Amino acid sequence: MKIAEPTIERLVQYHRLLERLREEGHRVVSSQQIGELLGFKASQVRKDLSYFGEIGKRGVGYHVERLCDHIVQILSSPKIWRIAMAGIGNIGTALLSNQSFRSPKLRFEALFDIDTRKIGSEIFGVHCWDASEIPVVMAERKTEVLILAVPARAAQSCVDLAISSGVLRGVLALTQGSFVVPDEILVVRVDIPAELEKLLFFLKQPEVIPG
Amino acid sequence: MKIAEPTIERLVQYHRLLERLREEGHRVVSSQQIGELLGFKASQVRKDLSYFGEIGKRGVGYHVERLCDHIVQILSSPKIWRIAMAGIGNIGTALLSNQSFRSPKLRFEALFDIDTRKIGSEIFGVHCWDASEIPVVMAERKTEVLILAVPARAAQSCVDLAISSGVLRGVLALTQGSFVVPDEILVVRVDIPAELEKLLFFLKQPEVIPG
DNA sequence: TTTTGTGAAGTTTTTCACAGCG
DNA sequence: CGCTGTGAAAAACTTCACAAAA
Repeated sequence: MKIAEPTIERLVQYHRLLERLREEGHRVVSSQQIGELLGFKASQVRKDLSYFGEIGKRGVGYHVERLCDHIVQILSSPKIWRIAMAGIGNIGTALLSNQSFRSPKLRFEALFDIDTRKIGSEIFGVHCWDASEIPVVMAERKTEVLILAVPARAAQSCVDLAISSGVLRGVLALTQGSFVVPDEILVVRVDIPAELEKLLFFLKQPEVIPG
Repeated sequence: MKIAEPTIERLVQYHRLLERLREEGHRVVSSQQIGELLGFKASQVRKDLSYFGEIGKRGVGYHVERLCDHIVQILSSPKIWRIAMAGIGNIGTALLSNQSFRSPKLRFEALFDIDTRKIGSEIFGVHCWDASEIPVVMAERKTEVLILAVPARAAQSCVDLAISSGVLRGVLALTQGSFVVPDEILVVRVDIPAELEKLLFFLKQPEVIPG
């Protein structure tokens, strides 16, 4: 079945919330409560969860532990993802040190930069190569995923190198630079300055309050 | 007129692209070209731009400089935004050092943390206070915007402090923690680990390739 | 001829409203 | 009775297709 992109995004949020509720000792939770805690409508929560089978109990709600495990099933894949990161600046480093990225499901295989002080060193236990080595090292290590945290003007050339490795399948782009990829490469963009601009735009328009 | 959220997000991208094209000496650009460079359909580009008046020339395209200035008009507000940031860890520091945040339109008025080594110091030229001072300092400095980069479990209490200042209008949330706010507070969330999970979900499903 | 601007059509996503089950 | 699961309706967003302008 076809699952919508926004649903998957919310599923990650449900997962986090359920882990918290589990730790706090909650046994059951209603779609109403989930919605209030995360800022979604209860009907939205129910619709999202219903895509994956009947998991709740009518008249009662959802069993926290069961639902949590169920969502893990949906989101996780059996394989361990081999990941490369290009651009080990402030943002790259911040991510590497982030708890969420230290998961057994993710294996950082290689870092790339053009700063000679970083090249050859180990950063958070991962070796850093010169960016020109991207095709060889990514191919060797079969890293299907690239996290791109390079300056805007380096984005396209970096992606081109990664594509030429022949193993790239997805890119998480934290760079502000735009770039073109073949259709079969999946790209997810995260653009923090753009999100701030969006927030400020809607703040200056007192009448327009989106979703 | 009502402008959609996705349109504003793309407007920021158009703006960046146009600045690049301007620097590179391009005089005109078509919706087709913009679309190819940013990965949108040409009709999408035209529709977005048409919301703000007839700015292109039929048979020719858009005058790069004129369009760029026009978009700046739409996005920018006459005021300078007073911004506070809570949680001066790796991500917070990465943002403060980011070029996009060093704009004359943005004024970082205050930083907040609970680390005694940071409290009382100046970080990138901005004073850091103890998080308990959020209500007083934000009120004093009339900071309408809060960038929230604290650990998940501190998110709600931090936001509550900011709301109690009485001046908060919008939050850019980089934290993974969820929190509840009154309707009149605008929240934009950026969740990098969630975006990575989404990417991996769609990568494991070879048949489902979203938008 | 080329490319915009835009109603109308199409698609996706959210919300409603209520049947159905515990 | 309370809360889920879900078709159907509504809203939001994107794409089409073509008239109109340069």
